[in-house]
Amino acid sequence: MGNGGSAHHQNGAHKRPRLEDVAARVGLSTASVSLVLRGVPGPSERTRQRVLKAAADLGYQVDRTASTLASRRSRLLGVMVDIHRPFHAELVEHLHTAAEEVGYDLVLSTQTRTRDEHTAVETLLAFRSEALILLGPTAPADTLATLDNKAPVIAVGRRISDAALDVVRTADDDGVGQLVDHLVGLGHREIVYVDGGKGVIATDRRRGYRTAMRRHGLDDHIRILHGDHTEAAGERAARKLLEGDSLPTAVLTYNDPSAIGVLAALARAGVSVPGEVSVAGYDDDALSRLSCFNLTTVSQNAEEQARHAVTAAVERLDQDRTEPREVVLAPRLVVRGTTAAPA
Amino acid sequence: MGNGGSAHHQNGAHKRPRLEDVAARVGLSTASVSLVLRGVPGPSERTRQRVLKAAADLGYQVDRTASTLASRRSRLLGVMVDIHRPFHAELVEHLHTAAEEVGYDLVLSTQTRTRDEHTAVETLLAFRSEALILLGPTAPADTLATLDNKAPVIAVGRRISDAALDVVRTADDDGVGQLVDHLVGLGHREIVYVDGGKGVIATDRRRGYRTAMRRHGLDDHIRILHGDHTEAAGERAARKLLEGDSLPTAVLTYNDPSAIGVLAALARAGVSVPGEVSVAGYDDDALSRLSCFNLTTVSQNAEEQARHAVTAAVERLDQDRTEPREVVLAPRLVVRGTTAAPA
DNA sequence: ACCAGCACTTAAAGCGCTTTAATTTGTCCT
DNA sequence: AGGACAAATTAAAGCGCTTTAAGTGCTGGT
Repeated sequence: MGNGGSAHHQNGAHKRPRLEDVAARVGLSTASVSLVLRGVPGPSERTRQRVLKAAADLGYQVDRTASTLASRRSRLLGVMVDIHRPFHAELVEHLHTAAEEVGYDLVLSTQTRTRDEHTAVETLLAFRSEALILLGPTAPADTLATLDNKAPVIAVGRRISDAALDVVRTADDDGVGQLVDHLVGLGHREIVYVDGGKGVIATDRRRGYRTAMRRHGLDDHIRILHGDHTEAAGERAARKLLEGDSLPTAVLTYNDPSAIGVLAALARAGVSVPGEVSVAGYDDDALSRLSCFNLTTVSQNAEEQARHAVTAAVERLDQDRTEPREVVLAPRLVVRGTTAAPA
Repeated sequence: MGNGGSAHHQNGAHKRPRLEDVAARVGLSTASVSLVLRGVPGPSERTRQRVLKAAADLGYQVDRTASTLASRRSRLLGVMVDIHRPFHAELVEHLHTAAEEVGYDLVLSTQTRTRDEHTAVETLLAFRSEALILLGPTAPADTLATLDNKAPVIAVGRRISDAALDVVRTADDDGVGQLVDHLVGLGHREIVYVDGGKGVIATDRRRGYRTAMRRHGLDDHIRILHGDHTEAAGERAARKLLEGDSLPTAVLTYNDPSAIGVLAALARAGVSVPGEVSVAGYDDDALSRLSCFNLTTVSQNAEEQARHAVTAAVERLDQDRTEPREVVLAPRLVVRGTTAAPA
């Protein structure tokens, strides 16, 4: 009971100023003030100045909810991220700048261990996002396709079999291929690959390894060890190699953590890297840059992916594009200290 | 020119259904439908069922912008994060669950290298956040105090000198103290500290080191090396130690990356850890858990901090609390493999 | 029969803004 | 002075929802 509202601002704080307050202050209509504040041509220079001043004086800030409702446009791109993944952080950073350049804002929603993709996306829609940029979605293609009916979906970082969606990703097979080329160029022939399990991405990378090995006529040296996306998997794989009678001259892994597991196991066994064995990962995690690892790896080029994602969204929203587009970028080899010519 | 709007949904997609569409479908007013959908008591059970079914059939989803406007309540907590910091990721995860329990939603806004705190906070306010939960804010106390006039501010993870704000943080001095106690308990006396530079947090940790050393009567062994928050700083500090005539038996650092720098430098010099020297970090980063480091460190207890932050916000918003409150939690020692009794 | 009282339901007034059509003001020409 | 035309301004109608006061039917008591 008691009084009506229960939301109180505090200290001497007043209600937030509205357009009407600004208008009253300069003796104009809310329409004019709205025009000025949005930079729409029309109002005279004098009016413009006075309105801007009044708005600043009052600390006026537009209420997004109201303008969204009135204009039927939120100019909002909904971004689903997994906040635990460092690479997503980088993408978000670039998405922000790319979106700003084209006059859109971002609203972020994260999936976590206790909050699934579905919930995250619902939140984005509740905010009236005009398009959905999904970073590393794991939902099946048809679920994504259904979503696309509510708002254009741009899937980033993952291949989507045959749904009519926009996709922005890097060529994972090519990335592993570049690593193989790099190693072969250094003189390696016995190059093993530690797998990443069963996922679209893992499949592509594995294929990239196979293809590249064949291209170099190293069919007989193709050797794939079981693994997944963890450091532990790398360690297991390395132990298996150490048990064998002879070590390969190079080890490629599905991702950086796995490579670090390999590195750790080799170090414990007293095997020098890159002296005796070269090692490379994938993703260019912050991890791989640590000087104690200094891992050769492949970078996914966050900035370019972010730009393409935003462009795709804008084309859908403002340029009537309706046919889905897939943008496949070339990853970039990052040579650091864990690869060298074989002994 | 052309047709009016430029925002097009695609495929066979229709306009998103409104409350009115649901109402029409069951032959009721929008008022009743709104009541049912919000779980307000009143509507009959029969009505309830029919409305729920109709809403589900149409795929109706409430439009937050409209309900916020109409109800004058967004039930939104604005969270400013630095998306690059893994610890923030953990906090966000727990903030989500804590907020959900009390019927609030979260809107995230990140600061990045190219997007400052101010921008991030403006975004949160534009969404009409009712309270602002700022993770690791760096703005000066009076800036935060001003902000607090617009919406209650809860600063997380940082001590704020004497502004009238809510603060939730862990006792950094106590954390380092726990590490010193742990080491002294193992028999160490020569414990050096690698500093974190000039920041509120670094100051607290340094003080914690000094105080704890004195408490153990080790005033003469207090030794603080210059450093910052990076791995490189740890390496530099360790090299300095290696140049001296005798190594200390233990090294404490401002944070985990710095500790990893120390570890790397010691490893290169052939010094065994924890055999010859014990090392410990601070923050319990994902890094420190990697088996190749297995670093003893201090955990900040993300879950508890998140809960307190949400509670503080709710007290301000729904329970008329106006006096600021500071919640200081005890950090938790995490003993792993880099500390042991001295040789 | 009549009305009190209850359980439901709804009409209507906004929320703070945008947008369109209409109005006012100002300028320049004849 | 009068009118045509452009420039500047604004009235008013929503956007999709919530909320309050006002209904509408019932039931049952008398």
